[in-house]
Amino acid sequence: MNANGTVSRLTDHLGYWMRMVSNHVSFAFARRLEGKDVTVAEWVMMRELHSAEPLAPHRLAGRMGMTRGAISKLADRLVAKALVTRSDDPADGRAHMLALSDAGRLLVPDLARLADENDADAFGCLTADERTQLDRILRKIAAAHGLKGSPTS
Amino acid sequence: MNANGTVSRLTDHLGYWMRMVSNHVSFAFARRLEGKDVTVAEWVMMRELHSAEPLAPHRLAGRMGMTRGAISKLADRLVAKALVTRSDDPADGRAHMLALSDAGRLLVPDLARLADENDADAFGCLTADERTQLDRILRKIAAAHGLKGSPTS
DNA sequence: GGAATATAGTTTCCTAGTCAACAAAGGGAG
DNA sequence: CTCCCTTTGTTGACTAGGAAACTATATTCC
Repeated sequence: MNANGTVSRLTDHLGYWMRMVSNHVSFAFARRLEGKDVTVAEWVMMRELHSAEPLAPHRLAGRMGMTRGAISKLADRLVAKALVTRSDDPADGRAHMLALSDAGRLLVPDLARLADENDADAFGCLTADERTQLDRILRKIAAAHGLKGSPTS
Repeated sequence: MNANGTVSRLTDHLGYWMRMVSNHVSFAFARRLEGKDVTVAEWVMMRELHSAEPLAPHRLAGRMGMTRGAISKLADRLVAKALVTRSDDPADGRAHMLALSDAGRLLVPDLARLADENDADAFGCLTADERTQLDRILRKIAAAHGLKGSPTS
């Protein structure tokens, strides 16, 4: 209830608009990626590997905000597509190492361009100043809540 | 690739921060709703019914940005919880009418309060001015892309 | 060194969606 | 009226992910 004793409207909440816009952006990006036969989660994993390779699955789980189980299956799919390689960690009998394959490494700049285009398309309606404001505010919220992973959904 | 010929960073994209913050807010709200044995999607359907009752499933599908199949199953769950009623539309042999049950109608203000609290908690780190800015910018993006549904995930 | 504990990855079961096929009912053209 | 196409809701097959149990390996503590 709000101060008037009436139930607050759904659209009164910033969370409502966040979800709507975020969903739109993610969905639009997913559509772009379709042509490359890659999902958003797959892209995020490839992008993480691109910056820090090789990486253990449990580290990816932390960075991507997913469970180890999900990472295991996601890696399965990327290995099946020959975009990622999985090998044993010589230093730890339990651990694996995930890395981009040559094909995967070759694909990353392609996908990064799609990500750039998607961002430009989604936020192109804003002025440069508004984009700066939005960026600052989002980072402030993320910092206030200690967010650090890169969520995929 | 960006102007330097390097692959743009994941965190360069506004979409990245949008997703991270939006996910956090939705997840926090889901946790709050757990105690009431209601999911976010269930809440959104109840909230829609609260403002326009009775409503046909296919209309809810439009408003909530979900398929008719998903609405069908979601309604099943809410009917099973006795929060929503499903009846035949006397004017159209194909159509149904969904409405809140008495228990459902009683629960809405409760859940609305949780939504208010969640929003306050998620965006309380911002100044009043920043909240206004964020609201304005999000609505501008939504308008620019013709978004009107109320996404649930 | 050996036992208890912790960690890494996989697997199974579950949930909540999509998509596509479907049956039932409506509506228009002839 | 009848045929044809559309619309409505449901269902079944499938997907991606979470939770928890499980196996194998490390590590720690005595």
